[in-house]
Amino acid sequence: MSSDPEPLPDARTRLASAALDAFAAKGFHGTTTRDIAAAAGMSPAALYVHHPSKEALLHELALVGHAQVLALVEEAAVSVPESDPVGQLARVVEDFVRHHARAHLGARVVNYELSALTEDHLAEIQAIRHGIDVVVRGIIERGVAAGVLHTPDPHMTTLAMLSLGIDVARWYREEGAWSPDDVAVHYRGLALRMVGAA
Amino acid sequence: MSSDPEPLPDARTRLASAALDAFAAKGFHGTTTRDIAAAAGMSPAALYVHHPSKEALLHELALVGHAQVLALVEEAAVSVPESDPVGQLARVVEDFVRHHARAHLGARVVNYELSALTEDHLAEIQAIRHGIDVVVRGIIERGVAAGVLHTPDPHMTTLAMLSLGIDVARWYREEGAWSPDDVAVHYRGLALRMVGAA
DNA sequence: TGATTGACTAAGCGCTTGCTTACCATGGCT
DNA sequence: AGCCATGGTAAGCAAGCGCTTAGTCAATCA
Repeated sequence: MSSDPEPLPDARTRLASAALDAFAAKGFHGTTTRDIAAAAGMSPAALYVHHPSKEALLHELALVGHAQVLALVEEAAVSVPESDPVGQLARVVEDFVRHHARAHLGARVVNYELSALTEDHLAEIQAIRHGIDVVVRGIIERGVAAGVLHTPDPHMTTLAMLSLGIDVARWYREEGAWSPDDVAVHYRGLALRMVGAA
Repeated sequence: MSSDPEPLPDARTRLASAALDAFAAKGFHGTTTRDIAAAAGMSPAALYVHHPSKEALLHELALVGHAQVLALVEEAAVSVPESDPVGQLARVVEDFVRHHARAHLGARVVNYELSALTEDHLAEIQAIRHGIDVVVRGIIERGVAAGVLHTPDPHMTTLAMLSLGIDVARWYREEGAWSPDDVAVHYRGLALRMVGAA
């Protein structure tokens, strides 16, 4: 008897990461259960020992991925005092962008395959996305109120800032010249200038 | 006998726009030839009278869509004198963003379904994308040389600027509070501040 | 007028899909 | 020893896939 209430055996993880790679490369509908099973070194039927359906696998990936990003954003925000919105924003953007470069395959699935989810599962994910938006918008709005950030529309600027980070997952390549840190640092500068805080 | 060397009958256009809507909503692999034909009001076989394959349909949409964007960017660039890189950049970003909001369904297909193309067709599209990048990077590099734009890495900044516009196609909704013009104008401001030109 | 052409459809072919069934091997518990 | 839970497989089912075939029909042309 393990102390883990929900044991995550190796095969389950292997299936999930095989699915992540395949979904990122060919999309949810372009990936077959046979692709996933083969990449995890199992027969197609083994997938159903661990996950009830292909969609459930996507849902789990999306849920974990979004939860990670929300946690990352919240941690970045509280790691800098609330009295320093510029510092908070710098930290959030840097960490957000670094994550989307470093984990670009996962981030791709998480951001571009949502339309394959069931209505219920999609709604669950949207709620987490809203949470991320709230944290970032809060920082920007407090910065504007304090006179250290400047934008005519904090709502749209928040969207643009997150958008900039998310899209890194689309274009980032490991073989390229830039490390995740390179991109994160550069984007932090862009973001700060966008709100007149550089 | 028409003067048109290649007559584009109505049905062909209807199929293309039905495909565009379907690909944008459910992705290339999530869309069936029966979906497309039904939306165009025809039998599945009629699709093959006008297009040799489902992939060829995607290729045509991608080609036309990319050509439009390249033309739009080039026209925006030459509509402002070369001696004014700030004005050129403002105009390019504004037009680029407006297009990605206004034609967000088409832009979605054009940017997010490329992996479903054959190798040859993809290479053709990448060449056009490179052309777009060259125009925008040229403006930024000349602006930096002239001392009116500022960025430590014109290459990455160009990428970020295009990325910002492209991602509009992912999140833009007609039902939202913002018109394509609203987004275009706001993003123009963000872009100029990103390169210290506001 | 009769032949030809071009757009279209009903039917369906061969294959692949997501998922299920029936079964098997192993290892820990009583 | 006997049992059964766990995690796996081989085989295959029903449905759906991209695409083809064979043929219809209206407009065009010699």
